[in-house]
Amino acid sequence: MPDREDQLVGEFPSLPIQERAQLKRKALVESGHALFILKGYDQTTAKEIAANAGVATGTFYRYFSDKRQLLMSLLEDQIDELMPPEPNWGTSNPESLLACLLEMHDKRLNELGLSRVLPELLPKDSELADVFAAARRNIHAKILKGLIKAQEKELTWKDVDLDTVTWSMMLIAENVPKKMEQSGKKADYHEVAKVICRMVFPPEVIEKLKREEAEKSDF
Amino acid sequence: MPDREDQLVGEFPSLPIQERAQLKRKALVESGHALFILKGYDQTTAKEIAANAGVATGTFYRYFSDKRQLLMSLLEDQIDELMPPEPNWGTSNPESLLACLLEMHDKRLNELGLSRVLPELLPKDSELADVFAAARRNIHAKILKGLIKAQEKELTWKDVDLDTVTWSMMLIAENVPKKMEQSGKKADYHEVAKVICRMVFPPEVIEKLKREEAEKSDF
Amino acid sequence: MPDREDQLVGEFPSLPIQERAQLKRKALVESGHALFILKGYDQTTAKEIAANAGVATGTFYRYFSDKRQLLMSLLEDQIDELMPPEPNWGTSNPESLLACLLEMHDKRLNELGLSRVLPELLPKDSELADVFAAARRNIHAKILKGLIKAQEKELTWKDVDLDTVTWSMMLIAENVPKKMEQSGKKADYHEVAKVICRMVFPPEVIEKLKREEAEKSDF
Amino acid sequence: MPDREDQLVGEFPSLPIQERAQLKRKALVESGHALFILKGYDQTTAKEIAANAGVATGTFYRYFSDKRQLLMSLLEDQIDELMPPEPNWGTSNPESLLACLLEMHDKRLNELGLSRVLPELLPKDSELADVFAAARRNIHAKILKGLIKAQEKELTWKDVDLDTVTWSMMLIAENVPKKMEQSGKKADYHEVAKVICRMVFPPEVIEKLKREEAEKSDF
DNA sequence: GATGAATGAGGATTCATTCAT
DNA sequence: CATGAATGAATCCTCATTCAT
Repeated sequence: MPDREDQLVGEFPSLPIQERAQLKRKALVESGHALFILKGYDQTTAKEIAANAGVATGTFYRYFSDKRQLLMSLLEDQIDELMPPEPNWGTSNPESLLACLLEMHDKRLNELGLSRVLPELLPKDSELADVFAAARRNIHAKILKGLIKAQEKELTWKDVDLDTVTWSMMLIAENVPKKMEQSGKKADYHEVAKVICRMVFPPEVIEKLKREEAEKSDF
Repeated sequence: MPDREDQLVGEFPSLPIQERAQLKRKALVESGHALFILKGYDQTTAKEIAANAGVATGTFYRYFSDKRQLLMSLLEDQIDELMPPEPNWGTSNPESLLACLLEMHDKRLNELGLSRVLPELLPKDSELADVFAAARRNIHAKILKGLIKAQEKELTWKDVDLDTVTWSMMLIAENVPKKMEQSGKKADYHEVAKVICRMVFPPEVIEKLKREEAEKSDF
Repeated sequence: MPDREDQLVGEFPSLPIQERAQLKRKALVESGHALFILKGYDQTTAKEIAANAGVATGTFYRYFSDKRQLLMSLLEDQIDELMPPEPNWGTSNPESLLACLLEMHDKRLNELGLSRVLPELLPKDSELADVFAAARRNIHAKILKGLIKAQEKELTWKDVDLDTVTWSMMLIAENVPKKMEQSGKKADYHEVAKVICRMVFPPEVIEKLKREEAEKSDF
Repeated sequence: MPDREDQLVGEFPSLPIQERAQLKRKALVESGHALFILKGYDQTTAKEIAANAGVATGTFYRYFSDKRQLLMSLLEDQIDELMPPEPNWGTSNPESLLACLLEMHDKRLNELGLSRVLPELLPKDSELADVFAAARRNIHAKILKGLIKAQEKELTWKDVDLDTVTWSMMLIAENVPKKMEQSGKKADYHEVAKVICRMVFPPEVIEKLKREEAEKSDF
């Protein structure tokens, strides 16, 4: 530890006070995050979160009014991240586009890890459930809008219900991470994307879009 | 029991003792079922279950070693029902077939209602999670087998990953009830079936199968 | 089971179930009573009350929703007892009458012992304070009525404010027990009664009433 | 203090350090005083007292070893003030004298306001209780002495127990503020004084003393 | 001295489970 | 077998007090 020579003397390295408080808060948030994912929300006590963060029980309550608030602060920043992305069709190879979006989304979810706690919470916490339902409706609307545009350009199947397609897409996108986990395999985003595209586009459209993209990149 | 001779006179024989016990057990199971669905597993106390079943708290523990066991006995019978059915492709209009299967499956799930408690439980109870994963793998295998057969008959897309398709189908099938709930609409099973079929079959196959079925019923 | 001879063998003496529950409740009430008086309300924990009553903590909560409820049930029966009695003037030696009433009242208070907790509680518990204020107003009104009647019969001082007299009487009556405690002396009820009578009656009235009573008992 | 030369330049000398400390102490005392009266002793936290005094929590403990000590320092100066005054009989209209003393006493109590916290504290804090009992005995002795002198001058009732009278007087004097509060009325000190005088002096003495005073002021 | 973040013991309450009747 | 009272471990949260800065 060469750069730490100063430590040999005996001073207090300690950060500015504000920063230290933020560190502690962060430690608690991370401890909570980890434990919620590891053991579930209910199974995690405030005492444990504090201990795991290396602070006393009471300290937990300096930073959060209760366990739920810690959870909320975890979710708040992340609720949008939890939602699947809204692709913009018709300008590129839809399979690659989707695969790419799925992978990004998946990575985000993995970083958060909270999708694992949500199922436990939504049934108990109607306020949270409402927030989620709203976010979901929102993203649903956006995706659907994109599909309708695509339909107007005659890109999609003519006879499928786009609402149902939207729902299926979201469902699949949200669950890709779980699939990966279970199957152990990684990186079949492209296979998933292909399957989703079959729900949306007739094969000839997919072909056409792929061809166009290939031509573009030929330049 | 000499002092009980009087029983011969004034009492209804009621049910054979065995049967009465089974009635109580059943009452408990149903009470637990209802309350778990209504309030969630954790939020339901053994006392409530017993009270709601019209028996004493202690009686609960005569029939079940603990709350978890009651849950297990609820799930045991039902775990297979929770799984989507495995259609047999190639012999009929796949959309109608799927729509029909989805509806049946949905109805079964509705009767059970337990799909609502599962998310709460799976993260906490790894044993249960394992059982579920196994069941899911099982049904996955069956569906996949069916799809592979269909692929051999050149019914399916040639270039999609059937494993991924299987997974998507299960996912959608499992979530149809939730969709209905949220959207409020009923009975768009057929739309869902149509979308699923797009994932599996090229349009010409669907056409062909539909035509064949129409001809069959012409006879 | 003719006359409980069987009890000689190895029986459970135990009371009828109802009665036992009542015993337990009573034990808790008494334990709470004792501890409240001994250590004050706030200083007494539910756990202590339970332990002191020989039951588990949880048992406390079977019988009372919380500590306050136990207190309330202590007070409810007793709030009337806490109030000084309303004498009926003009028909007997007022000093003896008062002395007697004071002694009775004092004895009742001693049995309850709760007057010691009240000062701690009234400032914190406005509901309780209201109940008490009402009870006090009630008894004040009764005593005052008695004094007004006496005044109409020209028994009392003509120039004192009977409301003030009433208040003073109540105050003294309520505090006699404390006085006894502190001074260590017992049984100066009669002295206190004499002093109170000076507040109410002119000396000639007292003389007259004493004389009348003496004559009565002469018969 | 060599490194503090800079202080000579840019800082207000503000107050001498000693004095500043005393200001802080005073702020704490006043904050405690106000909050104890407002919310009661137990219901007031050290943190609140500090915040309300505009200092940090820790500062509280520089000036007081604990919450109790702050209370004590509040009471110490005031315990004598809490006690009713000892009138000097025989030289003036006793009713006016008493009324005046009562009013003064009442005002002092109002300024202190602590009489409201005492009931909460005395049961918990036997040391405090002892101090109070001592103070009370002290004032009791003084008042009693005055009454005995008056008795020797044949001013008082001959047949009442002066100890009891003393006690009654103190009791009433201590509770006048509460009476005022409850009744809403103000300034019936004179009525209370009249009633007290009835306990002490026969009517003819009161008349005589009043007359004498009237003559005095005739000059 | 002053600060206020940190501590952790302690009190209220709940509920799965046992057990005497 | 049934009962439901009893148990007590476990959780949440508060607040007097300490201590590093």
